[in-house]
Amino acid sequence: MFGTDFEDYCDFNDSICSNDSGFEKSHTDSLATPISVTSTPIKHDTIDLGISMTPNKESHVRRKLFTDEYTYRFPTPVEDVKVFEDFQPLNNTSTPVKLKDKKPKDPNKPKRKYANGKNRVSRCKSPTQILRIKKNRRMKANDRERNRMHMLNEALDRLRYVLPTFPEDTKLTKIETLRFAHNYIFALSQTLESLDNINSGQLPVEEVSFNYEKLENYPIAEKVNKDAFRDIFVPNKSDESSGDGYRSFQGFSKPFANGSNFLQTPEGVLINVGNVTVSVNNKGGNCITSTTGTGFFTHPASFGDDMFQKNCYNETYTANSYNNFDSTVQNSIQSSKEYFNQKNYELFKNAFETAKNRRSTNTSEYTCNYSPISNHNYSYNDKYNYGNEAFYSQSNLYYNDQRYVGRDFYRSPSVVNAQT
DNA sequence: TAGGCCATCTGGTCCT
DNA sequence: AGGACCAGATGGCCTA
Repeated sequence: MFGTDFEDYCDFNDSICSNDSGFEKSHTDSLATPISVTSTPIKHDTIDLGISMTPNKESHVRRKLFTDEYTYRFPTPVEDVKVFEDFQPLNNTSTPVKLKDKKPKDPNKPKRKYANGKNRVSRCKSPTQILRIKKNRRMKANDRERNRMHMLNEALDRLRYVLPTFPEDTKLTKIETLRFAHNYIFALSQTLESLDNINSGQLPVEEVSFNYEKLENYPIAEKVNKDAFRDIFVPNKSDESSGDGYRSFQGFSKPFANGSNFLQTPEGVLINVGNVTVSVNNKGGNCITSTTGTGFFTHPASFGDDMFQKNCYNETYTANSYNNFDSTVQNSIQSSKEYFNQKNYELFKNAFETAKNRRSTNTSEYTCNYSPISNHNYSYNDKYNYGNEAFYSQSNLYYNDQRYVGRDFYRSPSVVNAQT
């Protein structure tokens, strides 16, 4: 089969005949690489031997992260930083694992002596042998490097996994993933901070909204500093509704085909804001799509049967649910024109919490996550008491993770469905 | 077809 | 010596 001698692939004394001789596929696609990611044939000699260490690449459309065939479920919940730190990739690399319980050397054991009086016989190696040794070392190094990059890609997939993107979105590239993650974390933290300012009275809730003109100047794929974010989220009150039910937008940079940044469709409107497209659906759904990801807020009426959840939205939203708010807050909640308010804060927070909790639950729990909404009137003060996921189903805001419909996930955990 | 993205190979460097 | 890490080179795949 090999058409050559065993020694061609085995050093004389060393470990090249060990686990990582190069014949074994060291990286099994065990984690976030459900299908082969290999696009380049491996060059070393295993190809010649008819052995490919890398599976054939299946047709894979880039930027399709959560495709139907992508049914892999991450086995290791990333519950918190500690857990994530504890995560160890499967030991399928070529790197030999050092045993912790190393046998202590017996001091009484005599050292081995060789014929010439030295501790070890130095054997002459022919140029051919040296070549083979070098070749094997190179193969081992390649194998390690491959594994290293695979683990790096797995980490990136884990990162994509917690970012809010739709399955129909194209898969984020590596650099997009990192940039998006940076801004996503920043946005979430700033959202929390803004709400704290609202609660403490430092910031009137009616003055908290997006300044889209400023947002234009800070593309979401780029780094946004804290001051810039505050500019966006805490504008002055000059940005008022146009009176036609839609907020007034100006200064957009990426016009639609009609030359405008504002596009009326039978289902609603689309607005371009720099790298971000905001769609407002007549039925109440709002979708924010950027070049690096999508956040989705939609009305239950806009859901299709394929989401198995129509009948979950049978409770009418009432501002009364926020019975601990003062009238100003309640008014703002009822205002569909408010983009950043208590309710949206809840969306962000619950999306975040849901994502976290999803990761810490097992598969079976994903199959039944559409519990009916109760009439529980929770107070705002309850919002930090999220002890478990069941709490969400008692909220008059309904959150779920569409990725976990059935046995396979379809949606990213931070995609939020909410009554609006 | 050009360009972007990616996986892999490769040699160098640093560290144990 | 060998492993980890890095960056450059290369070639394949995909899309506009």
